[in-house]
Amino acid sequence: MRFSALFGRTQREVPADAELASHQLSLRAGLIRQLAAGIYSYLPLGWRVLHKIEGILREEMDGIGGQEIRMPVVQPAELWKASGRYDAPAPGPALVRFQDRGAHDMVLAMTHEEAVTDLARQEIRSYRQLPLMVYQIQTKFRDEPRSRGGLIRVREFTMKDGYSFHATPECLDRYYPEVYNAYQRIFARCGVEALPVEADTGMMGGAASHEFMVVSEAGEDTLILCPECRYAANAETAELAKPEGVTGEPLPLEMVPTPQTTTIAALSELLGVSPAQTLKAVFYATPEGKLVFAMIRGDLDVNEVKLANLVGVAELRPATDKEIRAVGAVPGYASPIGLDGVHVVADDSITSGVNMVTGANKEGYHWINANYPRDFCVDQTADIALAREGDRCAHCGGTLQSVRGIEAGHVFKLGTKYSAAMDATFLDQDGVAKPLVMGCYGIGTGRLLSCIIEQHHDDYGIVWPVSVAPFQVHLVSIGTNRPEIVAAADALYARLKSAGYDVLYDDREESAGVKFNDADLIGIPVRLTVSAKTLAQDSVEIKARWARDREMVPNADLEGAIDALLAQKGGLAAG
RNA sequence: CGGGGCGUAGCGCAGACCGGAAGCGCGCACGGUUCGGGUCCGUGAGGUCGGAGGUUCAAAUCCUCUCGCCCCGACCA
Repeated sequence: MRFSALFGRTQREVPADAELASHQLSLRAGLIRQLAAGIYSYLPLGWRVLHKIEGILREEMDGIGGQEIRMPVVQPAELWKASGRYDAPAPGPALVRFQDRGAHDMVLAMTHEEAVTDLARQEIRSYRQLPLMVYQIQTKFRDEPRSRGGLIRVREFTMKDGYSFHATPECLDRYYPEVYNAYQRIFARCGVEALPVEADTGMMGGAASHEFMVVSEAGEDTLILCPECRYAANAETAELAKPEGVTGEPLPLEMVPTPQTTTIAALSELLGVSPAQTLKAVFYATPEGKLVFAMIRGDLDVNEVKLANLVGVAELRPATDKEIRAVGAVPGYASPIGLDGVHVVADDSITSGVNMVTGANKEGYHWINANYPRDFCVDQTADIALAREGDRCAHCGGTLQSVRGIEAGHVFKLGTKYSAAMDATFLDQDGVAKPLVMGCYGIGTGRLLSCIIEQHHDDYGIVWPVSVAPFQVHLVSIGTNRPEIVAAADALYARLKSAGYDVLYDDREESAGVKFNDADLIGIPVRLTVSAKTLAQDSVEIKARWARDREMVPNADLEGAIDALLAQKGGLAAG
C-alpha cells in the first residue's frame, strides 16, 4: 500500500474528546472515525488490525473444534419473548426494538443465545451429535446508557461469540477449560496480558463464568486479587474472609440516646465501640419497587451484585427515605428489631459478634447489646459482603489487592437456561428428551484492539505486536526530489511485496520528520528507510518500532534482517 | 437516567462578561525553497458560528426551547 493513496489521514493534534491513550491514538493514527456516540467506522488501518485479530480468533476457535457460522443481527422479537429476555428488566432498553413494515416486532441482536438455541433445536436431535461448538464474528447492537473511551465501550461492536452444546453438565465442565485455555492463547497471541477472574453471570444467567480482564487504569471493573494464592475475582463476586466479631457474655438489650449519629463512624466514636460491634442497615428497592433490607456488620460493606443475585432480581437501587419510612424504619436509625413485614437479608457476619449496636427505628436512639437471634430475626443469611483492598483472602488469608480492569472476554457455563426456555432438546441414550446443556464464550474485537493499544504504546504512538500489526513493514523514502532515491525506494517496495511482505510505503513528498513521526504514530513493527545515505552504502536502514537504535543492513541481507525483527516479537515471517 | 462540561473552517482553539466587518495555529490547494525527526517564504480556497424561536436599528455574543458530543456515576464484550 502506498501511503499517498491510503484512505484516512493521520492527525497531529489530539482530538479534544479523547482521553484514553488508545482512543487518542486510534483517532490520530487513522484507525477509526466516529459517526455517533458509541458508533464508529473503521478506516483501512484499523480494519486491517481487526482482520488480524479475527484471524487469531478463528484459528483458536477452530483449534478447539469450533465451526464458524453466521447469524442475523435483525431478529424477530418472538425469540426474545421465548427466552424471557424481551420483557425482563435485565437487558431492558439496551435491546433495540422496532417493527418491520408488516408491523412485526423485531429486535437488534445484542448477543445471539436466542438465535443459536433456535438453530440448535432445529439441527440437534441426538446425543450422538454432541458435544458441538459453533461460533461467529458478528455485529452486536446494545443501546448502552453510556458509551466511553473510544472503542472501549460502544453501542455497535463486533464480537466473536461461541456457543457449545452438551448432553450433560459434566461434559460442559470438561469442555469449558478448553475454551478457557484457548482464550488464554488468544490474548497471549494478541500481545495482551489478560487476567482470568471469577465473575458474575449478569443478564446472561448460568452457573459459572470467568472474565478475561486486561489490567488498566482505564478499566471499568474492580478486580480483587490475592498475591499469595492467586485468587482473582471481579469485585462484584469476590469472596473475603470476614474478621471475627467481638466476643463476650450477652448483656441485656438496652436503648441509648444517640442524637445526630447516623453513620457507623460517628456511632462507634460516640459509644466507644469498634465498627465490628455495630450493625449496618442498608435499604434497596427492586425494579418492582419492593423494599429489601440488607443488614451487615458495621466494619463491612454490602455488595449489591451478591445481594441482587440472592434476592433474584436483575438490579437493585438505593431505596428512598420515603420507602424506608413506609415500612416503619428510620433512615440512620434502622434495624430489624421491632420491624414486621420487611424482607431482611443479612450478611453471615452478623452471626459473629455479641452485644451489637443497632438502630432503634426511633430518631436519635440506638439499641446496644443486641444479639442475634435472641433480639431479632432475619429472613435470609448469606454472604453479601463486598471484598475490598486490604481485606483477607477467603482461601489463604493473604491480603487482598484491588486493581482496575477492562473486560476483554467472558466465558459462561449457561446450563439449560435457554434450551429449557426455548425447548431445545435432544434424545439421550435412553431415548429421553433432555434440554441441551450450553456454554457461551465472547470476545469483543474492537475492545480487544483498544486493549492492545493501551498496553502497547509510547509517547510517540502505537507499538503494534507483530501478530496484529496492520502491516509488517513501513518503508520510508527520504529525498523524494531525487529520482534515484524514488527509483530505489520503488524498487525495494516491489521487491518486498513480491517476497510476500505486507508493506506500507510512504512515498509522499514530505520531509523526513513528517514521515518518521507518522511511522511512529502508526506503529508498524519494522521501519525501513531509503535515502541518499543508504544508497551510498548499498544498504537500507532498519529499525524496530520498539527499539531505539537503527541499523544499516546491506541490501542483500535485508529479508533476513526483517525476519529476525518480526520473529523477535513472535510474528510470522513472510511466505 | 442523575451530576458536570462542550458545540465557531478537516483538527486544535480565540472572539462571548461588555451586542457593532468572523479570527489564529495546524492541515488543505498552487508556486517557489529545503531534503535524516512535524523545513521556510508567498498566494489561495474553505465557516448557515449545532438547530429553531425571541429581544434589538444590529446577535457567534443576550433570552427561551431543542439537537448533538464528551466526562463522572448506575449496566456490559
